[in-house]
Amino acid sequence: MNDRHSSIEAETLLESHLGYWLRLVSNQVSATFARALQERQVTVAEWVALNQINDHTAIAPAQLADAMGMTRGAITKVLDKLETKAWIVRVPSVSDQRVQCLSLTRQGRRILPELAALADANDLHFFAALSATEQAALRALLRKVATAHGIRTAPVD
Amino acid sequence: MNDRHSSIEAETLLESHLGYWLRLVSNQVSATFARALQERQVTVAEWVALNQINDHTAIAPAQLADAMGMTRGAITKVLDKLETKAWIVRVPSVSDQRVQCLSLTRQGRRILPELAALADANDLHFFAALSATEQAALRALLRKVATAHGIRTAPVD
DNA sequence: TATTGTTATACTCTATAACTATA
DNA sequence: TATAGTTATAGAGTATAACAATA
Repeated sequence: MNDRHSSIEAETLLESHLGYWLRLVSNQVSATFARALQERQVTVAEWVALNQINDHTAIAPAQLADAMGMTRGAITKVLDKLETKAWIVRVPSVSDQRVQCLSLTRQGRRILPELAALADANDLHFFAALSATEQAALRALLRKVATAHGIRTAPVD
Repeated sequence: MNDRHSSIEAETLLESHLGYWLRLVSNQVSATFARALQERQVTVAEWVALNQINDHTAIAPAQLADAMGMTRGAITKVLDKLETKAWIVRVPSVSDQRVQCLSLTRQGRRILPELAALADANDLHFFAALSATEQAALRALLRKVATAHGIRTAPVD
């Protein structure tokens, strides 16, 4: 049975697109998380960059830009903010002075789980409406689409 | 079995959040659709507004602003663009001259299905990786989250 | 010359709030 | 006075391209 037209309520042109539902829910979830981060003066871009640096120690800004789907100029500003907060340090590579090795400071490592707790809470809030099985199904479906299209970058918006 | 930790590949802190996967996929799907619209000099906000006006004839800008999760000032600019393209008209309400009744022009009604075709193509491109059953499941899960949280507005980003 | 990262500039989108006109 | 819509202004975030340092 095709869910697309079996509903009793008529579906609008927008609602007929899966991309619409994805954007509708995603934007709400992300916007709420962004507000939670904002209370700590942190942007989503900073949160993602902090994670990438944590996962790939000594990553360079150029690689980070690729990983986040942003330009180098934009990454510079994000790194400036993180450095001002003393959450990261930029150390010139010994093999090539042009390249910087990014790494978390002690403070950066301390703040990461605190911000992760906000992400946990956001997930809990929005997906509590789904059972554990449904959450796993949603995760698997999204992962399948991402894999099929080689989606790896996490554009901030 | 908990999918969250059963994977062989280690999951990063980011990947452990469902919100991350949602944003990852949604941003890619939306960004690709936005580029397709852009080739016709149309923004996502214009596409959504056009649909809302089509679905709710004689809707007023203030209502449209609520429906789209934008301020009235922002809606004015979107309507300016749509009016310049002669896709909509603003007619003062007979009962209250302050209120405007928005409606599509003949050209607006003609362009709508053309833009819908772009949305169809985008959906087809991204969700072809899923079977009809999986697509229906994804739709149902997203709809469930949206309903549980009373998500009705379609913020553009 | 080529590349890394930074900086300068401009652009888009948005919110806030002052403003105009109706009520 | 209050409300609908507009306009003026400012802010955030980004891309582009020129730039300095290093290779």
